[in-house]
Amino acid sequence: MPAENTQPKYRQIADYLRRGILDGTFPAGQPLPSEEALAKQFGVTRPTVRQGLTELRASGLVEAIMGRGTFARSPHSRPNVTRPRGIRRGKNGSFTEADGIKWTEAEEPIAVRTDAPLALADLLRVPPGEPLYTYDALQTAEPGLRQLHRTYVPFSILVSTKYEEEAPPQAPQLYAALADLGHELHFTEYLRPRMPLPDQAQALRLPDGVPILLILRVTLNEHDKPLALEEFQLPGDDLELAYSL
Amino acid sequence: MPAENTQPKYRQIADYLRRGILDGTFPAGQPLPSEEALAKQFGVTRPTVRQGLTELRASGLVEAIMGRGTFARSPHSRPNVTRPRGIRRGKNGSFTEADGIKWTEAEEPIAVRTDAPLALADLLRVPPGEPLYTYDALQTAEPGLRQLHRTYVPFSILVSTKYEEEAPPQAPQLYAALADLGHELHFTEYLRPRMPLPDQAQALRLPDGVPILLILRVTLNEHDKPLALEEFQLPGDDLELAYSL
DNA sequence: AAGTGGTCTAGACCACAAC
DNA sequence: TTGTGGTCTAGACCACTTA
Repeated sequence: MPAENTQPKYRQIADYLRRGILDGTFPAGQPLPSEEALAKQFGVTRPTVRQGLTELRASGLVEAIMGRGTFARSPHSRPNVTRPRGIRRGKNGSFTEADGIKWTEAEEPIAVRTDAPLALADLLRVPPGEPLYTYDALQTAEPGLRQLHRTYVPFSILVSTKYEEEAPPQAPQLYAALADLGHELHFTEYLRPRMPLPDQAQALRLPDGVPILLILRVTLNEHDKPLALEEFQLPGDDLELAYSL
Repeated sequence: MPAENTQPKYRQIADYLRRGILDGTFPAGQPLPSEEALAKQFGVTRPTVRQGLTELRASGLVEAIMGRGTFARSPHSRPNVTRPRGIRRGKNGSFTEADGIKWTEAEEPIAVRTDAPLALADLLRVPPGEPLYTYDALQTAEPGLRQLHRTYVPFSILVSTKYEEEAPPQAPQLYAALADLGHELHFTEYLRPRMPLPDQAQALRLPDGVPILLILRVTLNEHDKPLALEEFQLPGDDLELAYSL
């Protein structure tokens, strides 16, 4: 007697399509059968088919395009871009990113003063609520790269420096500015994946089912005192990071 | 005249609940109103409410528990565990992970010989199809940590060594074994986020909407020749990685 | 027993894209 | 005009949890 198939119908449909996508029956970029066709093929109604497709969409295996069809994606191949993470110091005291990407601001960045939330206060080793200089940017670069970049500098770091009145520059010039204040810099990055909120998905132009990579970079001086914190939100598709150990 | 609300109803419901979760109206761990209650509140039918909840589940903001309710999650707080990435060399030639975690195998690991797929052949700088010694493990550690760990070593690296007959050990003993063969080791890690496949989600006990962090660690010798490759799949919640630049 | 989420039907009408 | 996916109704019945 064969094992009973207790799987719900929508999951059987999802499994069938997932297998087809992974084994090449439905190649990346090609349309899947229409919802109507699948409903007929499996003897179910369209909402049931759509429930299966919703599952595939949430896992990034499939992208539905209004009026055109549902297309297989290829979230398991190596990405197009590798970004080596690191900071190099030039002879003239300048700092550059190891990946050499030239970013431009997609929109007018927003500079404000915020109060340190708990999670950031922890990393910056300042009391919660401490005022932070905050700089918020949506950056773009060729070919089609995007990232959200937020910079936090505690006012206590800037006090009795020329940046008490004048806004400090954005990284990497920020590093040179901090070095000019007499600090020896080093950096630690904390990272984790996360699903985007709707506004983040929109800003980064992410389809459904694509996670983001959240990076918190802390700039420290020679006494391991945190001087600044940057938050990067990177699209999880089409991109990988490289670190040397 | 107010701007017309063109948002679909299910998205209005999702937005209402998301706002509530992010601003603390629905605290993490607490149940949301039942689907029935939301349907009544918004004047829609249950399938419409469920469509909104499905969206929140896919983004990891909410977890439904059968028979009990739908509960808010807190995917935006700092995780419980920080794993510093790095490899330290002991005086006696041993290697240890910087995070100091002691892993145990949750199931009997599987050792097989596979042919290098394109993506791995690229990183190992061997021809596609080259035979690889492969070791597949599901590892656990206190408190409740889990990771998938796969090790690949090209047979061409092992030829005319004692590991031609005998299986090479798993990392970190693998590194000592490679060092014993006369190599000076260094390491590069490539990483990206991804949504799990169903079997991965099950092995790592991930709820819906939680991405995984995929790490490819390449072990290289002093001539930058790749010797081995490890693939780590880590749960994206409750964990962050730390790298020093 | 009552309340919760899970699955499914059988439609309807709409918005968008391609021909 | 036709075919596609997007939204929504108004139910039904089931499986699971808690009391």
